[in-house]
Amino acid sequence: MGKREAKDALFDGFGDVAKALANGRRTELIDVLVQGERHVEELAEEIGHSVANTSFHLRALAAAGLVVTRRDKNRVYYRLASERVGDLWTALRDVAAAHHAELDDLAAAYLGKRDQLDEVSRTELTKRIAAGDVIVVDVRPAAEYAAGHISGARSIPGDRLAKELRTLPADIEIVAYCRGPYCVLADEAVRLLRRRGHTARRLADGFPEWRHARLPIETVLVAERSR
Amino acid sequence: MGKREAKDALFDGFGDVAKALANGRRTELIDVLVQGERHVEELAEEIGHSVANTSFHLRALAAAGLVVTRRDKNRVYYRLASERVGDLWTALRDVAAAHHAELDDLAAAYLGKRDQLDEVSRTELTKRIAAGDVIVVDVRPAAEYAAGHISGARSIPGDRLAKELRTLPADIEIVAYCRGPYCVLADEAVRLLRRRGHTARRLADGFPEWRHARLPIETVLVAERSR
DNA sequence: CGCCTTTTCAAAGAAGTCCTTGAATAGTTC
DNA sequence: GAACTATTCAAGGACTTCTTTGAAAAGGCG
Repeated sequence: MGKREAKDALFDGFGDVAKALANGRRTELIDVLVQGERHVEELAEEIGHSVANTSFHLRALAAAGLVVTRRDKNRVYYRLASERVGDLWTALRDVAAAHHAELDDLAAAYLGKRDQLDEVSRTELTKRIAAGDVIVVDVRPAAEYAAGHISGARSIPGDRLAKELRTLPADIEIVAYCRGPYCVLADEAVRLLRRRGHTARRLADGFPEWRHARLPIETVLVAERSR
Repeated sequence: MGKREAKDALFDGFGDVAKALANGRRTELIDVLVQGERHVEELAEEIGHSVANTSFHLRALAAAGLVVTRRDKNRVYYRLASERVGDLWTALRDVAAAHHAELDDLAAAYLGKRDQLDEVSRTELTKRIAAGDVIVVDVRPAAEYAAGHISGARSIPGDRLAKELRTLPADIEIVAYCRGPYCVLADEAVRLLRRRGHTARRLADGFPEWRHARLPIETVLVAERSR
């Protein structure tokens, strides 16, 4: 093989990995998998497509080395191949957001209008937690909270928030967080809390970014999960 | 627009940015542009394709917001839209290398066999520079050296190395570096230096990684360049 | 074993990508 | 303005991608 052919093949290889991310359904899948492993049917539900098509896209991601599988009974669980894949996803998302103003409009259409003032940065939240004058609420599904969450956060999945509202004190600010900057759960929680008279804001991004910044996290004990 | 449509459109947008990188010729272009801006004809030469096809790929990168242009006389210069794009490229390259063993074989076919022992890490080089027992040689073209290089490095473009060999002391180790881990220039320089009796190794990656790590760099004065 | 659930595969049509060729455009220089 | 240079555009044909549909495979459970 000549040098030119070898170089072309090498860079084609890099291109093939990008090709795995070059589809909206596959970026949605990666965005879900950053939160932890899922089986095919759950993922199909998340992206709103058939199981067959979801499996097709997952095979493409696996062929590119971005995800790996684990079988448990007759379910197949997919997860990211490594933390690096999450970093790649973050880099892609940030470049897209930085250079495409129109994505902000799409995000607004999906997430609803989001006031900059409603957001708390990671650094601000770190200080507020240290000062102890804030309640941090994780509004993701319980399984994601169990797999890892911000230290000291309380788990109240979005669909249970209305019921558990009265267990939250009215005189302390509440900060809600979820899967990341393009996740609606925290926005919905903040809107509900405000309607009920609470002071509430959302964390600007989500748990994966918090973990990536090496800020304090906790995991629910494995012993508790496997029971 | 419904929520599902808006979410799909948003993630399609992320996918479109990945699509811009989903081609071997375009990844080669990005890899060159990380070193600094180039005009179309130079880029066509680098990737070994026609000017028309190179222009076609550059338009695709520009449409995705990854590169921007500048006109000077009747040349059009392309450069990365921001440093973030370089980070995205690095993340993609690293994920591909981490999860695809066969890329190592392709890299070996392109670069020639590279012994792990021949490489110096950034941290090791930093120490050796501080100790002053090493000569650092930048073997990239002069224009790239001028645009930015490792502090204290000497510029000897690959094609001039043979001539300038005798100006290098024989009793001090030489560390050569170039564009990055997938660049042949430093490998070729090390092989030549060793054949002539020098002790020589290459920096494991290249200048962009050094800069990204915020290690000391220098630029040739603008006044000198514009003369 | 037979039947169930879950996942993967295969075929097919519509749509999109890549490279080549040749022409059009934009800007410079004389 | 004419001649020139550098870049972009348009049309084409070979090839690949995406989704749907229906069937096949792999493993668990009564």
